[in-house]
Order: sequence, then structure tokens, then C-alpha cells
Amino acid sequence: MHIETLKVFCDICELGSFSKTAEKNLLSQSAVSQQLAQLEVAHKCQLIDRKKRPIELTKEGELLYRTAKEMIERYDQFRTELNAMARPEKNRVNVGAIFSIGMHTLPAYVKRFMVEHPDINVHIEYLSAAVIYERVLLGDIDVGLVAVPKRDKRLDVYEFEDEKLVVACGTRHPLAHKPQIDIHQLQFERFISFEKDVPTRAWIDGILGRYNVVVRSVMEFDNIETVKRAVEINAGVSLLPESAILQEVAAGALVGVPLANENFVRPTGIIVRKGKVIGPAVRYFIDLVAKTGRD
Amino acid sequence: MHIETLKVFCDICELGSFSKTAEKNLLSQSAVSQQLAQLEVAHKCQLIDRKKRPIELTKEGELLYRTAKEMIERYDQFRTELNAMARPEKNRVNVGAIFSIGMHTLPAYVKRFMVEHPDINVHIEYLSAAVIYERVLLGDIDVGLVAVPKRDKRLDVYEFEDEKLVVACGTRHPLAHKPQIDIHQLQFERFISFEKDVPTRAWIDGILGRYNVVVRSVMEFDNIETVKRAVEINAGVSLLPESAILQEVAAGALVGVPLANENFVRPTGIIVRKGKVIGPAVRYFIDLVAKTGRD
DNA sequence: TAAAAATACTCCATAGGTATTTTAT
DNA sequence: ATAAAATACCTATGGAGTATTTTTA
Repeated sequence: MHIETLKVFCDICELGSFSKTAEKNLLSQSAVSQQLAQLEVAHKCQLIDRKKRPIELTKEGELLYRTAKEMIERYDQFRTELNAMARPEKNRVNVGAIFSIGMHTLPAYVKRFMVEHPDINVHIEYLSAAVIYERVLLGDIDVGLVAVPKRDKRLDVYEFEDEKLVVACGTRHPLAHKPQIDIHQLQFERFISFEKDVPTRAWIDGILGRYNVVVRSVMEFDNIETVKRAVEINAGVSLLPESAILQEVAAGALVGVPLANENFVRPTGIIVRKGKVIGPAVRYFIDLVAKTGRD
Repeated sequence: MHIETLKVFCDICELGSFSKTAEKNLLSQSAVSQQLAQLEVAHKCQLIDRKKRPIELTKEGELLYRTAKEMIERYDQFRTELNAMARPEKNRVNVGAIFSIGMHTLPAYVKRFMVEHPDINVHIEYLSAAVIYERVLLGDIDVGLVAVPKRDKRLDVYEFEDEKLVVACGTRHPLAHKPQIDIHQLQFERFISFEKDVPTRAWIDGILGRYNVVVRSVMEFDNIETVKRAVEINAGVSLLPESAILQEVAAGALVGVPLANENFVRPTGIIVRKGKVIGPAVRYFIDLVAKTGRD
């Protein structure tokens, strides 16, 4: 039996859905279904009642859920301790960044860092926000870079750059030629959104809501690259960080129009596990990257 | 990561040996080595210091050992609860027996049982004594049949047949022609033994010790079948239950000579988990098989 | 040098993916 | 009718075995 299968089972229980579990664990729905089947064969009992929707745990399922939860917690605790005991490497910084930051804002900083500390190895992984939080807490990653950082008592959060938001639209879109846009002009526009569990989504919903602007969400994606592709083919407009569309704008693939009302930004932040024993390399990195004092 | 791998790791820690671990878990030594390597790769650290013999845990190894131990305990507890909650099957008895009993003494009982209860399914597995204890405690097996049963406060132990022990020797062995043997005649004989962790081994050692008989143990095996093969080729003699060599004696492959001194027997027992909720089928089975009252 | 562990190599079972069907609201 | 889960089918990988080499006491 795989420990990962227990994790998947817990997710099924908590999310109440095979497909959501699949997404979260970077698996196909089929794999999740098969893993559950495995568990049921191995334990010779039904764990989930499929005759109900939303799915319902059997009493055996309840029992396994409690067990699996505890086992996984124990295992995570171990991994955290293990990461804590591994003496922090002098010459390496492990960074986890969401795609948009890692791709567009971060490189300049890394360049500067590498000039100042040519002996230090910067390792960057592109990950989803959820995974970054998870792995920073595990101690697996030294520094996380996320958008709209959420407070967590186990984390230190520093401010990183605020990214200016612009209206991204295809070159042939009516709004493309305006020098600037009043946010109310987005009313009822076809809109390309992030998926609901992407933090930036909630942030943008908040902005639109504050101005009572209602958009028609026509597509939802979990990453900025796909959002851009959708905007390019004129499927709709979106609100995106200017820095993240520089290439496409330069290439004439899409247009970024500034907003008139106020300087809309997407805040980004640096997250570090509180109390983590940190090597000098990581210290330097945070000092360079963090905007101001701690937050 | 496999949960079984954690079990293997614990065994390595406790037995201090890859090969012993392999045996216990029915794996090759190579597999054990590879599983440990897996663990070390997965956690990016050494777990065991191979520069020392006997092997020594690193501090990371210690940490994993404690973790794995707890996780496995939790998991075993779950399986026990699960087995307890599965309402006992009305029409099935799961029996675990060591090879010699299951093969030679048990069939007659099973036959009688099947006549009396033709509707009940008797499922017999041939297992090592250690596994039988384990699985009876897990609740996985209803009834265990072992030789020289050891007391355990979690188990009810009933007496089963005492098996008469005889000297087994090859047909051309000098002792083969005696009508009976004084146990002292075994002094310095080439002797085929069970391995040290087989309960019968300790029992036979006890008998020989009581008579101050010293034998030359030339081979050790973990099962009676191989012992018989060794006796057949005249590698030495052994002390075996008469019932277990009936076929070979009838076929003229080996000879069983009774002992003169006393009626040496190997006690066998029925083990059942204390307090286990038992279906009628299992009840009938125990009633039929158990020699007398409880023990 | 002898026992134990690591490694090289091979094979097969199984886990996972895609595409499709079945099921439940 | 539609969303979600199960299943059929295929492929790739990883886990285990055998045989051999390396290591350590």
C-alpha cells in the first residue's frame, strides 16, 4: 500500500470528489478511482458508498479516514523534523514560485543575487500556490513567492513587488485601442478568469466587486499562460499583471491597457516558515528580495 | 512510498540485518537493500551507517524508525478494528496452520467437520508460526494451529493433539533397524534440526537437554518437508512427529523408530484471539477440534 | 577470508494515462 | 441531460528476483 494512496483517500473524503482529488494530486480521475479500488480490495470492504452523491463514507471508510489522517500527519511531522535537522546548506537557496512571478518578476532579482553571490546556487521551482504553502511549511523549500499572500501564524510573510494590473485583450478587441480604460467599461465583458482556488482570482473578484462591475466569466484556467493564450485568440479580456504580459505585448500578440480609476495592483509576497533555521544563503536572498521590513 | 517499506525498515532496525529482514518478510536480500536505498533517496539522507557492523542508525534513521514504528502500529490497530467490525461470516472459518499440522493431523478433523457442517466453508492457509500469531492477533485468521503454543495474554490457547515423536532416519541408517531406540543412542549423531526461530526446535532441544544428549546439528531448515528430504538422503537423523512421516514411511523412503525412554510428544495448540467476536461456524470448528476444555 | 550488503541485469506486475461507458441526480 | 465515477485497454516504470561484485570485520 502506498502512503500516497492514503493521502488521496483523505482528499477524496475532504473534497467529496474524485475529480477534484485528482487535480489536487496531479493525477487523472481514473487513477484516483483505481487507487480507491485498490484500498477497497486490500481491506476487503467498501469504503465509499457510490449510490449517493455527494459520495458518502461507509463506517469502514470513516475508520480508515481517521487512521490515514493520523498516519499522514505523523509522516508530515517526520518530514518537517527531518528538514529541520538537515543543517541548512551554506550555498543553496531553494525557492518555490508561482509561474507568473518566477517567470517575469523574479529573474531580475536572481540576476542581481547571482552577481552579488556567485558562489550560491539558486534553485527555483515553479509550483502552484497551494503546493508552495505546503512545502514551505514542510521546510522543503526555503522561500516561497506567491501572489496575494495569506497570513498564517506558522509563516513569516514579507512584501514583494506589487504588480500593476492592466486590462489584457487581444489586438483586435474593441478595447485594445483605448489609451486607458475605466473599469466600468468591463461591465458584461467576456472575461477570462483564474480558477476559484487561485488566490489571484479572489483578489480580482474583490476589485471588480468594489466597483460593482459584473463580468461574464467565459473560461477559467489555473495558470496565467493559458489565460494569455485565451486572451490572444480573443475569447475575452482579463486583468493581468503588466509584467506578466510584456513579451506578448512586445510581440504584438496582445495588448495591455492601463486602468484609469486607480493604480490597481496585485500584491505578491515572500513566505518563510517561522522559526526555520536558515543558512546565510537564504538570509542574503530574503534580504535582497524583500521590499521593506517585515510585515 | 510503500507502507511495507516502512515495515521493512523497522525490521532492519530491530534485527540489525538485511538478510534476516529479507527472510522475515519473504523477500530477497536484494529487495531489502533496494527498499532501504529507496527510503534514503526519497528522504535525501543516509538512514543507516554501513561503515559499521552491526549496522548503526544515523540520527535521521532513528527519527524515521520512531515515525515508521508509530505509523505501522496505527495501521495495525486499524486493521484489527476493521477485522473486528466485519461481522463474522456465518459460513466460513479461516484457519492458519503450520505445514506439518495442516498437512497431516488436520485433514481428518476437517473431513469430519465438513460432514457435520456441509454448508460451512473451511479455508486453510499454511503459514509459519510467527505469521500465524501475527494474523490471529490481527483478527485476519479465526483459528491458528501451531506446535508448542506459547502463552500470550491476548490469546486463548486450547490443546490440540499431542503428536508422538519418533526418530526419523534414512532406510540405510544403522538405527533404522532397531525396534526402538534409547534416546542416549542419539548422542553425537548427525542431526537435522529446525531453525532456531521454529518453536519445535526449542522443544526438541529441551528434550535432548533433559537427557543430556548432545547431537551434531548438521543442517537446519525452517520447515518439516525439507527436514524429511535431508533425512531421506541420510544426511542425519531427526526427531519428528510420527504423523508427519506416515507417507514417507509407507513409501519406504524413511523409517520412524519409537523411543524407549518415555512417550515423547510435541504438543500442538489452537490459538484464538481473546474476546474476538466469533461466528457460529468458528464456534463449531473450535468445539470439534479442541481436545478438552480450555487451557 | 567469510559473511553481509551493494550492484548489474532482467523480467514482469502494476500503476497510471486516454478514451469510453456506466451511473446518479 | 449532465456531471461524475467506473471500466477497458495500453504502455511505461519500478519493484523484485538471480547472479555477481564489493565491503567490512
